[in-house]
Amino acid sequence: MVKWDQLSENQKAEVERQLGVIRRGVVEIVPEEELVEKLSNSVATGTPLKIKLGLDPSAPDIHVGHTVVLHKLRQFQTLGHQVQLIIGDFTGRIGDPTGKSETRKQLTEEDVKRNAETYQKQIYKILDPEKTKLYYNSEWLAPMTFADVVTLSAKLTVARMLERDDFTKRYSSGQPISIHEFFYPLMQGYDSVALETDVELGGTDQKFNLLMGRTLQKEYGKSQQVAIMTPIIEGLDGVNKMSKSLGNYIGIDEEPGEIYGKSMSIPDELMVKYYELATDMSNEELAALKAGLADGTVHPRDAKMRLAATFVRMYHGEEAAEAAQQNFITVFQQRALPTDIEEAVIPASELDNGQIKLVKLLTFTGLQTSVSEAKRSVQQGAVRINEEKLSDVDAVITLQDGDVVQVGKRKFIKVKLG
RNA sequence: GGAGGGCUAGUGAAGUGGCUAAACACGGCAGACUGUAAAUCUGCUCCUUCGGGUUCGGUGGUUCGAAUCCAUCGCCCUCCA
Repeated sequence: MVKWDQLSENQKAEVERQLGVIRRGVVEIVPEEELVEKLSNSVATGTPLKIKLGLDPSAPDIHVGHTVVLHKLRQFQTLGHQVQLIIGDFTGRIGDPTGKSETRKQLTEEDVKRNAETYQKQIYKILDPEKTKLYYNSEWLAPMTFADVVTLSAKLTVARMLERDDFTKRYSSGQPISIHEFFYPLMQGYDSVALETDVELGGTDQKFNLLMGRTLQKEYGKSQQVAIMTPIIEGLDGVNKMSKSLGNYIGIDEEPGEIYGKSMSIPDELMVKYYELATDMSNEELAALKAGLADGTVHPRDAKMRLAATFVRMYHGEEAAEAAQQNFITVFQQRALPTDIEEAVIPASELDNGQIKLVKLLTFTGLQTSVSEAKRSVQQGAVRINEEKLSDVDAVITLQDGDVVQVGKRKFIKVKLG
Protein backbone atom coordinates (compact mmCIF):
# COMPACT_ATOMS: atom_id res chain seq x y z
CA MET A 1 0.00 0.00 0.00
CA VAL A 2 1.60 3.24 -1.17
CA LYS A 3 0.88 6.19 1.07
CA TRP A 4 0.33 9.88 0.28
CA ASP A 5 3.65 10.82 1.88
CA GLN A 6 5.50 8.58 -0.53
CA LEU A 7 4.07 10.20 -3.65
CA SER A 8 5.97 12.41 -6.07
CA GLU A 9 4.76 15.98 -6.60
CA ASN A 10 3.14 15.02 -9.89
CA GLN A 11 1.35 12.13 -8.27
CA LYS A 12 0.16 14.33 -5.45
CA ALA A 13 -1.20 16.78 -7.99
CA GLU A 14 -3.05 13.96 -9.71
CA VAL A 15 -4.60 12.83 -6.44
CA GLU A 16 -5.67 16.42 -5.74
CA ARG A 17 -7.20 16.69 -9.18
CA GLN A 18 -9.17 13.51 -8.66
CA LEU A 19 -10.33 14.68 -5.26
CA GLY A 20 -11.56 17.91 -6.83
CA VAL A 21 -13.80 15.97 -9.18
CA ILE A 22 -14.92 13.50 -6.56
CA ARG A 23 -15.83 16.15 -4.02
CA ARG A 24 -18.14 18.01 -6.36
CA GLY A 25 -21.64 18.03 -4.94
CA VAL A 26 -21.12 15.26 -2.42
CA VAL A 27 -22.45 15.61 1.08
CA GLU A 28 -20.03 13.47 2.98
CA ILE A 29 -17.00 11.27 2.46
CA VAL A 30 -16.46 8.84 5.32
CA PRO A 31 -13.60 8.92 6.10
CA GLU A 32 -11.94 11.33 3.69
CA GLU A 33 -8.39 10.46 4.86
CA GLU A 34 -8.91 6.88 3.79
CA LEU A 35 -10.04 8.02 0.37
CA VAL A 36 -6.85 10.04 0.01
CA GLU A 37 -4.81 6.95 0.88
CA LYS A 38 -6.75 4.74 -1.50
CA LEU A 39 -6.33 7.26 -4.31
CA SER A 40 -2.65 7.64 -3.53
CA ASN A 41 -2.11 3.93 -3.83
CA SER A 42 -4.18 3.83 -6.98
CA VAL A 43 -2.22 6.64 -8.64
CA ALA A 44 1.14 5.22 -7.58
CA THR A 45 0.45 1.67 -8.66
CA GLY A 46 -1.90 2.32 -11.54
CA THR A 47 -4.58 0.16 -9.96
CA PRO A 48 -8.13 1.41 -10.46
CA LEU A 49 -10.32 1.61 -7.38
CA LYS A 50 -13.42 -0.56 -7.19
CA ILE A 51 -16.41 1.72 -6.90
CA LYS A 52 -19.65 0.05 -5.94
CA LEU A 53 -23.23 0.98 -6.43
CA GLY A 54 -26.07 -1.27 -5.42
CA LEU A 55 -29.23 -1.08 -7.46
CA ASP A 56 -32.60 -2.00 -6.13
CA PRO A 57 -34.38 -3.42 -9.13
CA SER A 58 -37.83 -2.67 -7.81
CA ALA A 59 -38.18 0.63 -9.65
CA PRO A 60 -36.86 0.25 -13.17
CA ASP A 61 -37.62 3.78 -14.29
CA ILE A 62 -34.58 5.90 -13.63
CA HIS A 63 -35.25 9.54 -12.99
CA VAL A 64 -32.97 12.52 -12.56
CA GLY A 65 -32.83 11.90 -8.82
CA HIS A 66 -31.20 8.53 -9.42
CA THR A 67 -28.77 10.02 -11.87
CA VAL A 68 -27.01 12.05 -9.20
CA VAL A 69 -25.16 9.01 -7.99
CA LEU A 70 -24.74 7.70 -11.53
CA HIS A 71 -23.00 10.90 -12.62
CA LYS A 72 -20.69 10.54 -9.66
CA LEU A 73 -19.88 7.00 -10.80
CA ARG A 74 -19.28 8.28 -14.30
CA GLN A 75 -16.81 10.81 -12.91
CA PHE A 76 -14.94 7.98 -11.21
CA GLN A 77 -14.85 6.13 -14.52
CA THR A 78 -13.50 9.17 -16.28
CA LEU A 79 -10.78 9.28 -13.66
CA GLY A 80 -9.95 5.71 -14.63
CA HIS A 81 -11.64 3.71 -11.91
CA GLN A 82 -13.71 0.58 -12.17
CA VAL A 83 -17.40 0.47 -11.33
CA GLN A 84 -19.08 -2.47 -9.67
CA LEU A 85 -22.74 -2.36 -10.42
CA ILE A 86 -24.71 -4.72 -8.26
CA ILE A 87 -28.14 -5.71 -9.35
CA GLY A 88 -29.76 -6.54 -6.06
CA ASP A 89 -31.71 -9.42 -7.46
CA PHE A 90 -31.55 -11.20 -4.14
CA THR A 91 -32.15 -8.16 -1.96
CA GLY A 92 -34.82 -6.98 -4.34
CA ARG A 93 -36.91 -9.89 -3.33
CA ILE A 94 -36.86 -8.51 0.17
CA GLY A 95 -37.33 -4.83 -0.54
CA ASP A 96 -35.18 -2.06 0.84
CA PRO A 97 -36.93 -0.40 3.74
CA THR A 98 -35.02 2.84 3.20
CA GLY A 99 -37.21 5.87 3.15
CA LYS A 100 -40.33 3.85 3.12
CA SER A 101 -43.11 4.48 5.55
CA GLU A 102 -44.36 1.01 5.04
CA THR A 103 -43.08 -2.40 4.20
CA ARG A 104 -42.35 -2.88 0.54
CA LYS A 105 -43.82 -5.76 -1.23
CA GLN A 106 -41.48 -8.48 -2.21
CA LEU A 107 -40.70 -8.92 -5.85
CA THR A 108 -40.84 -12.17 -7.70
CA GLU A 109 -37.83 -13.52 -9.52
CA GLU A 110 -39.32 -12.62 -12.89
CA ASP A 111 -40.05 -9.07 -11.76
CA VAL A 112 -36.47 -8.61 -10.69
CA LYS A 113 -35.08 -9.99 -13.89
CA ARG A 114 -37.26 -7.87 -16.12
CA ASN A 115 -36.54 -4.76 -14.10
CA ALA A 116 -32.81 -5.39 -14.15
CA GLU A 117 -32.82 -5.46 -17.92
CA THR A 118 -34.72 -2.20 -18.15
CA TYR A 119 -32.31 -0.71 -15.68
CA GLN A 120 -29.25 -1.55 -17.72
CA LYS A 121 -30.67 -0.07 -20.88
CA GLN A 122 -31.14 3.25 -19.10
CA ILE A 123 -28.02 3.23 -17.01
CA TYR A 124 -25.59 3.02 -19.90
CA LYS A 125 -26.88 6.35 -21.11
CA ILE A 126 -24.68 7.70 -18.34
CA LEU A 127 -22.14 5.04 -17.46
CA ASP A 128 -19.33 3.73 -19.61
CA PRO A 129 -20.02 0.05 -20.15
CA GLU A 130 -16.31 -0.60 -20.73
CA LYS A 131 -15.51 0.35 -17.17
CA THR A 132 -18.52 -1.27 -15.56
CA LYS A 133 -18.74 -4.74 -14.12
CA LEU A 134 -22.17 -6.08 -13.50
CA TYR A 135 -22.96 -8.44 -10.66
CA TYR A 136 -26.05 -10.09 -9.32
CA ASN A 137 -25.89 -10.42 -5.57
CA SER A 138 -27.79 -13.70 -5.60
CA GLU A 139 -24.44 -15.05 -6.82
CA TRP A 140 -23.03 -15.01 -3.31
CA LEU A 141 -26.13 -14.52 -1.18
CA ALA A 142 -28.22 -17.38 -2.50
CA PRO A 143 -25.72 -20.14 -1.57
CA MET A 144 -25.47 -18.99 2.05
CA THR A 145 -26.84 -21.44 4.56
CA PHE A 146 -29.01 -20.55 7.51
CA ALA A 147 -25.95 -21.01 9.70
CA ASP A 148 -24.04 -18.46 7.59
CA VAL A 149 -26.90 -16.06 7.98
CA VAL A 150 -26.98 -16.50 11.73
CA THR A 151 -23.23 -15.87 11.89
CA LEU A 152 -23.68 -12.73 9.83
CA SER A 153 -26.63 -11.42 11.82
CA ALA A 154 -24.85 -12.12 15.11
CA LYS A 155 -22.47 -9.30 14.23
CA LEU A 156 -25.15 -6.68 14.78
CA THR A 157 -27.61 -5.95 17.56
CA VAL A 158 -31.25 -4.98 17.36
CA ALA A 159 -30.49 -1.69 19.08
CA ARG A 160 -27.96 -0.97 16.36
CA MET A 161 -30.53 -1.69 13.71
CA LEU A 162 -33.09 0.52 15.32
CA GLU A 163 -30.63 3.40 15.24
CA ARG A 164 -31.39 3.69 11.62
CA ASP A 165 -33.54 6.72 11.11
CA ASP A 166 -36.37 5.23 9.12
CA PHE A 167 -36.62 2.25 11.43
CA THR A 168 -36.74 4.59 14.40
CA LYS A 169 -39.45 6.65 12.80
CA ARG A 170 -41.50 3.72 11.78
CA TYR A 171 -41.10 2.04 15.12
CA SER A 172 -42.06 5.07 17.15
CA SER A 173 -44.95 6.03 14.92
CA GLY A 174 -46.40 2.57 15.10
CA GLN A 175 -45.65 1.54 11.53
CA PRO A 176 -44.84 -2.10 10.99
CA ILE A 177 -41.29 -3.35 10.56
CA SER A 178 -40.85 -6.91 9.46
CA ILE A 179 -37.91 -8.89 10.72
CA HIS A 180 -36.70 -9.63 7.22
CA GLU A 181 -36.14 -5.94 6.62
CA PHE A 182 -33.29 -6.06 9.10
CA PHE A 183 -31.47 -8.28 6.68
CA TYR A 184 -31.37 -5.72 3.94
CA PRO A 185 -28.50 -3.65 5.34
CA LEU A 186 -26.69 -6.84 6.26
CA MET A 187 -26.92 -8.18 2.76
CA GLN A 188 -25.92 -4.90 1.16
CA GLY A 189 -22.96 -4.73 3.52
CA TYR A 190 -22.03 -8.27 2.73
CA ASP A 191 -21.94 -7.39 -0.98
CA SER A 192 -18.97 -5.16 -0.19
CA VAL A 193 -17.30 -8.02 1.65
CA ALA A 194 -17.77 -10.34 -1.28
CA LEU A 195 -16.52 -7.85 -3.86
CA GLU A 196 -13.78 -6.21 -1.78
CA THR A 197 -15.14 -2.80 -2.60
CA ASP A 198 -12.95 0.30 -2.15
CA VAL A 199 -15.59 2.96 -2.35
CA GLU A 200 -19.34 2.64 -2.11
CA LEU A 201 -21.66 5.36 -3.35
CA GLY A 202 -25.18 6.10 -2.30
CA GLY A 203 -27.59 8.85 -1.39
CA THR A 204 -27.49 10.29 2.08
CA ASP A 205 -30.42 8.07 2.91
CA GLN A 206 -28.10 5.13 2.33
CA LYS A 207 -25.62 6.18 5.01
CA PHE A 208 -26.54 3.40 7.37
CA ASN A 209 -26.25 0.77 4.69
CA LEU A 210 -22.95 2.17 3.41
CA LEU A 211 -21.44 2.17 6.87
CA MET A 212 -22.67 -1.36 7.37
CA GLY A 213 -20.35 -2.33 4.53
CA ARG A 214 -17.43 -0.89 6.49
CA THR A 215 -18.46 -2.67 9.64
CA LEU A 216 -18.82 -6.02 7.98
CA GLN A 217 -15.65 -5.73 5.92
CA LYS A 218 -13.80 -5.16 9.18
CA GLU A 219 -15.51 -8.14 10.80
CA TYR A 220 -14.48 -10.31 7.89
CA GLY A 221 -10.90 -9.03 7.91
CA LYS A 222 -11.10 -7.00 4.70
CA SER A 223 -9.90 -3.51 3.89
CA GLN A 224 -12.69 -1.09 4.74
CA GLN A 225 -14.51 0.80 2.02
CA VAL A 226 -14.96 4.53 1.91
CA ALA A 227 -18.56 5.69 1.90
CA ILE A 228 -19.47 8.62 -0.32
CA MET A 229 -22.89 10.13 0.03
CA THR A 230 -24.55 12.20 -2.64
CA PRO A 231 -27.40 14.57 -1.87
CA ILE A 232 -30.99 13.69 -2.36
CA ILE A 233 -32.24 15.99 -5.05
CA GLU A 234 -35.53 17.85 -4.74
CA GLY A 235 -38.17 17.18 -7.33
CA LEU A 236 -40.01 19.55 -9.61
CA ASP A 237 -41.87 21.11 -6.70
CA GLY A 238 -38.56 22.17 -5.21
CA VAL A 239 -39.60 20.85 -1.81
CA ASN A 240 -39.93 17.11 -1.67
CA LYS A 241 -37.28 14.72 -2.81
CA MET A 242 -37.67 13.57 -6.35
CA SER A 243 -39.60 10.37 -6.46
CA LYS A 244 -41.86 8.52 -8.75
CA SER A 245 -44.60 8.13 -6.21
CA LEU A 246 -44.76 11.87 -5.63
CA GLY A 247 -44.91 12.45 -9.36
CA ASN A 248 -42.35 15.25 -9.17
CA TYR A 249 -39.73 13.57 -11.26
CA ILE A 250 -38.06 13.78 -14.65
CA GLY A 251 -37.63 10.29 -16.03
CA ILE A 252 -34.67 9.76 -18.31
CA ASP A 253 -36.75 7.55 -20.55
CA GLU A 254 -39.43 10.16 -21.01
CA GLU A 255 -40.18 11.93 -24.28
CA PRO A 256 -37.88 14.85 -25.13
CA GLY A 257 -40.75 17.32 -24.87
CA GLU A 258 -41.67 16.04 -21.45
CA ILE A 259 -38.13 16.22 -20.17
CA TYR A 260 -37.76 19.73 -21.49
CA GLY A 261 -41.06 20.97 -20.13
CA LYS A 262 -40.58 19.40 -16.74
CA SER A 263 -37.10 20.87 -16.47
CA MET A 264 -38.48 24.31 -17.21
CA SER A 265 -41.03 23.98 -14.45
CA ILE A 266 -38.52 23.72 -11.64
CA PRO A 267 -38.06 26.69 -9.32
CA ASP A 268 -35.07 28.87 -10.23
CA GLU A 269 -33.34 28.12 -6.96
CA LEU A 270 -32.98 24.52 -7.98
CA MET A 271 -31.20 25.14 -11.27
CA VAL A 272 -27.64 25.27 -10.08
CA LYS A 273 -28.14 22.20 -7.97
CA TYR A 274 -29.44 20.27 -10.96
CA TYR A 275 -26.52 21.43 -13.06
CA GLU A 276 -24.06 20.47 -10.41
CA LEU A 277 -25.49 17.11 -9.52
CA ALA A 278 -27.30 15.81 -12.54
CA THR A 279 -25.46 16.96 -15.64
CA ASP A 280 -22.14 16.29 -17.25
CA MET A 281 -21.16 19.95 -17.18
CA SER A 282 -17.53 20.43 -16.20
CA ASN A 283 -16.49 22.12 -12.98
CA GLU A 284 -15.11 25.06 -14.95
CA GLU A 285 -18.30 25.63 -16.94
CA LEU A 286 -20.32 25.27 -13.78
CA ALA A 287 -18.28 27.96 -12.05
CA ALA A 288 -18.75 30.28 -15.03
CA LEU A 289 -22.49 29.72 -15.01
CA LYS A 290 -22.77 30.40 -11.30
CA ALA A 291 -20.81 33.62 -11.71
CA GLY A 292 -22.99 34.70 -14.61
CA LEU A 293 -26.19 34.12 -12.66
CA ALA A 294 -24.77 35.95 -9.67
CA ASP A 295 -23.75 39.10 -11.52
CA GLY A 296 -26.82 39.14 -13.74
CA THR A 297 -25.08 38.60 -17.07
CA VAL A 298 -26.93 35.32 -17.47
CA HIS A 299 -30.73 35.47 -17.47
CA PRO A 300 -32.21 32.77 -15.22
CA ARG A 301 -34.63 31.79 -17.95
CA ASP A 302 -31.82 31.23 -20.42
CA ALA A 303 -29.89 29.24 -17.89
CA LYS A 304 -32.92 27.09 -17.29
CA MET A 305 -33.50 26.58 -20.98
CA ARG A 306 -29.92 25.47 -21.31
CA LEU A 307 -30.45 23.06 -18.43
CA ALA A 308 -33.57 21.64 -20.04
CA ALA A 309 -31.73 21.22 -23.33
CA THR A 310 -28.83 19.56 -21.53
CA PHE A 311 -31.13 16.96 -20.03
CA VAL A 312 -32.71 16.18 -23.35
CA ARG A 313 -29.30 16.03 -25.02
CA MET A 314 -27.93 13.57 -22.46
CA TYR A 315 -30.81 11.16 -22.89
CA HIS A 316 -32.00 11.70 -26.45
CA GLY A 317 -29.15 13.40 -28.27
CA GLU A 318 -28.39 16.83 -29.68
CA GLU A 319 -31.05 16.87 -32.35
CA ALA A 320 -33.88 16.06 -29.99
CA ALA A 321 -32.64 18.76 -27.64
CA GLU A 322 -32.85 21.41 -30.33
CA ALA A 323 -36.28 20.27 -31.43
CA ALA A 324 -37.57 20.30 -27.87
CA GLN A 325 -36.21 23.77 -27.33
CA GLN A 326 -37.77 25.09 -30.52
CA ASN A 327 -41.08 23.55 -29.58
CA PHE A 328 -40.96 25.14 -26.18
CA ILE A 329 -40.31 28.56 -27.64
CA THR A 330 -43.23 28.25 -30.02
CA VAL A 331 -45.76 26.85 -27.63
CA PHE A 332 -44.96 28.58 -24.38
CA GLN A 333 -43.13 31.75 -25.21
CA GLN A 334 -45.06 32.62 -28.32
CA ARG A 335 -48.21 30.82 -27.29
CA ALA A 336 -48.49 29.40 -30.77
CA LEU A 337 -49.39 25.92 -31.86
CA PRO A 338 -46.57 23.42 -31.86
CA THR A 339 -45.37 22.28 -35.24
CA ASP A 340 -45.63 18.64 -34.45
CA ILE A 341 -49.03 17.72 -33.08
CA GLU A 342 -50.15 14.21 -32.42
CA GLU A 343 -53.03 13.07 -34.54
CA ALA A 344 -56.20 11.54 -33.25
CA VAL A 345 -58.31 9.55 -35.63
CA ILE A 346 -62.04 10.15 -35.33
CA PRO A 347 -63.90 7.35 -37.07
CA ALA A 348 -66.95 8.31 -39.08
CA SER A 349 -69.07 6.20 -36.74
CA GLU A 350 -68.51 8.75 -33.99
CA LEU A 351 -69.81 11.57 -36.14
CA ASP A 352 -73.37 12.55 -36.78
CA ASN A 353 -73.58 14.45 -40.02
CA GLY A 354 -69.96 15.44 -39.63
CA GLN A 355 -70.72 16.75 -36.18
CA ILE A 356 -69.77 15.65 -32.69
CA LYS A 357 -70.49 16.90 -29.19
CA LEU A 358 -67.58 18.85 -27.84
CA VAL A 359 -67.31 16.95 -24.55
CA LYS A 360 -67.48 13.70 -26.43
CA LEU A 361 -64.62 14.82 -28.66
CA LEU A 362 -62.49 15.70 -25.66
CA THR A 363 -62.94 12.36 -23.95
CA PHE A 364 -62.75 10.34 -27.12
CA THR A 365 -59.39 11.80 -28.07
CA GLY A 366 -58.07 11.19 -24.58
CA LEU A 367 -57.52 14.86 -23.93
CA GLN A 368 -59.79 14.45 -20.93
CA THR A 369 -60.44 11.34 -18.90
CA SER A 370 -64.11 11.81 -18.15
CA VAL A 371 -67.10 13.75 -19.35
CA SER A 372 -67.23 15.60 -16.06
CA GLU A 373 -63.63 16.68 -16.42
CA ALA A 374 -64.24 17.76 -20.00
CA LYS A 375 -67.20 19.88 -18.91
CA ARG A 376 -65.15 21.55 -16.25
CA SER A 377 -62.41 22.42 -18.67
CA VAL A 378 -64.90 23.89 -21.13
CA GLN A 379 -66.53 25.96 -18.40
CA GLN A 380 -63.17 27.23 -17.31
CA GLY A 381 -62.29 28.43 -20.76
CA ALA A 382 -59.47 25.97 -21.23
CA VAL A 383 -60.70 24.47 -24.47
CA ARG A 384 -59.87 25.82 -27.90
CA ILE A 385 -60.38 24.55 -31.39
CA ASN A 386 -58.13 26.12 -34.01
CA GLU A 387 -57.12 28.64 -31.35
CA GLU A 388 -60.69 29.79 -30.82
CA LYS A 389 -62.02 29.49 -27.29
CA LEU A 390 -65.17 27.44 -26.80
CA SER A 391 -67.14 27.88 -23.62
CA ASP A 392 -70.46 26.21 -24.31
CA VAL A 393 -70.64 22.90 -22.51
CA ASP A 394 -73.30 21.56 -24.82
CA ALA A 395 -71.63 22.69 -28.01
CA VAL A 396 -71.88 20.44 -31.01
CA ILE A 397 -69.16 21.10 -33.50
CA THR A 398 -68.49 20.34 -37.10
CA LEU A 399 -65.14 18.69 -37.49
CA GLN A 400 -62.76 18.98 -40.34
CA ASP A 401 -59.57 17.21 -41.13
CA GLY A 402 -56.66 18.98 -39.49
CA ASP A 403 -58.64 20.82 -36.85
CA VAL A 404 -56.50 21.37 -33.78
CA VAL A 405 -58.10 20.74 -30.42
CA GLN A 406 -56.39 22.20 -27.38
CA VAL A 407 -56.99 21.84 -23.67
CA GLY A 408 -55.08 24.11 -21.36
CA LYS A 409 -51.64 25.26 -22.34
CA ARG A 410 -50.03 22.02 -23.15
CA LYS A 411 -52.43 19.47 -24.50
CA PHE A 412 -52.95 19.46 -28.24
CA ILE A 413 -54.36 17.04 -30.72
CA LYS A 414 -54.89 17.21 -34.45
CA VAL A 415 -58.09 15.72 -35.78
CA LYS A 416 -57.95 13.19 -38.52
CA LEU A 417 -61.25 11.98 -39.88
CA GLY A 418 -61.17 8.32 -40.60
C1' G B 1 -52.03 -16.21 24.97
C1' G B 2 -54.75 -11.64 27.03
C1' A B 3 -56.64 -6.44 26.64
C1' G B 4 -57.52 -2.28 23.74
C1' G B 5 -57.44 0.91 19.22
C1' G B 6 -57.84 1.48 13.97
C1' C B 7 -59.16 0.74 8.36
C1' U B 8 -63.31 7.25 5.00
C1' A B 9 -62.26 10.08 -2.05
C1' G B 10 -55.00 10.67 -5.08
C1' U B 11 -52.89 11.61 0.21
C1' G B 12 -53.67 13.22 5.38
C1' A B 13 -57.95 13.80 8.15
C1' A B 14 -63.35 15.25 10.02
C1' G B 15 -67.83 12.87 10.26
C1' U B 16 -70.96 8.14 15.29
C1' G B 17 -78.62 6.84 12.12
C1' G B 18 -81.69 11.10 7.80
C1' C B 19 -79.84 18.21 6.86
C1' U B 20 -73.53 13.80 3.84
C1' A B 21 -71.29 12.67 -2.68
C1' A B 22 -69.24 13.15 2.47
C1' A B 23 -66.07 19.23 6.28
C1' C B 24 -61.03 20.79 6.03
C1' A B 25 -55.87 20.59 4.37
C1' C B 26 -52.44 19.01 0.78
C1' G B 27 -52.05 17.43 -4.04
C1' G B 28 -54.08 17.81 -9.07
C1' C B 29 -56.48 20.63 -13.14
C1' A B 30 -57.93 25.39 -15.26
C1' G B 31 -57.88 30.88 -15.45
C1' A B 32 -55.12 35.62 -14.20
C1' C B 33 -50.14 37.42 -13.48
C1' U B 34 -44.91 36.30 -15.35
C1' G B 35 -39.16 35.10 -17.93
C1' U B 36 -41.39 28.79 -18.87
C1' A B 37 -41.73 28.72 -13.72
C1' A B 38 -42.00 29.55 -8.47
C1' A B 39 -44.88 32.76 -5.29
C1' U B 40 -49.76 35.04 -5.22
C1' C B 41 -55.07 35.51 -6.43
C1' U B 42 -59.67 33.00 -8.45
C1' G B 43 -62.48 28.72 -9.81
C1' C B 44 -62.97 23.46 -10.21
C1' U B 45 -61.77 18.56 -8.21
C1' C B 46 -66.56 10.44 -7.94
C1' C B 47 -69.19 8.99 -12.53
C1' U B 48 -73.30 10.15 -15.76
C1' U B 49 -76.98 9.05 -21.70
C1' C B 50 -77.97 14.99 -16.67
C1' G B 51 -83.24 11.13 -15.36
C1' G B 52 -79.84 9.44 -12.14
C1' G B 53 -75.93 5.96 -10.61
C1' U B 54 -71.96 4.01 -7.46
C1' U B 55 -68.81 5.24 -2.93
C1' C B 56 -66.52 5.43 3.31
C1' G B 57 -61.47 -2.42 4.26
C1' G B 58 -64.76 -7.25 2.42
C1' U B 59 -69.34 -9.85 3.25
C1' G B 60 -74.03 -10.49 5.53
C1' G B 61 -77.74 -8.26 8.69
C1' U B 62 -80.96 -4.48 11.61
C1' U B 63 -83.76 -0.10 9.81
C1' C B 64 -88.59 3.49 6.02
C1' G B 65 -83.31 5.20 5.91
C1' A B 66 -76.27 3.31 7.52
C1' A B 67 -69.74 5.88 6.44
C1' U B 68 -72.43 5.98 11.11
C1' C B 69 -75.83 0.22 14.71
C1' C B 70 -75.00 -5.49 14.86
C1' A B 71 -72.42 -10.01 13.17
C1' U B 72 -68.49 -11.98 10.67
C1' C B 73 -63.97 -12.12 7.77
C1' G B 74 -59.39 -9.67 6.42
C1' C B 75 -55.46 -6.30 7.31
C1' C B 76 -52.76 -2.89 10.66
C1' C B 77 -51.18 -0.86 15.43
C1' U B 78 -50.50 -0.42 20.86
C1' C B 79 -49.99 -2.37 25.77
C1' C B 80 -49.42 -6.80 28.91
C1' A B 81 -47.25 -11.95 28.92
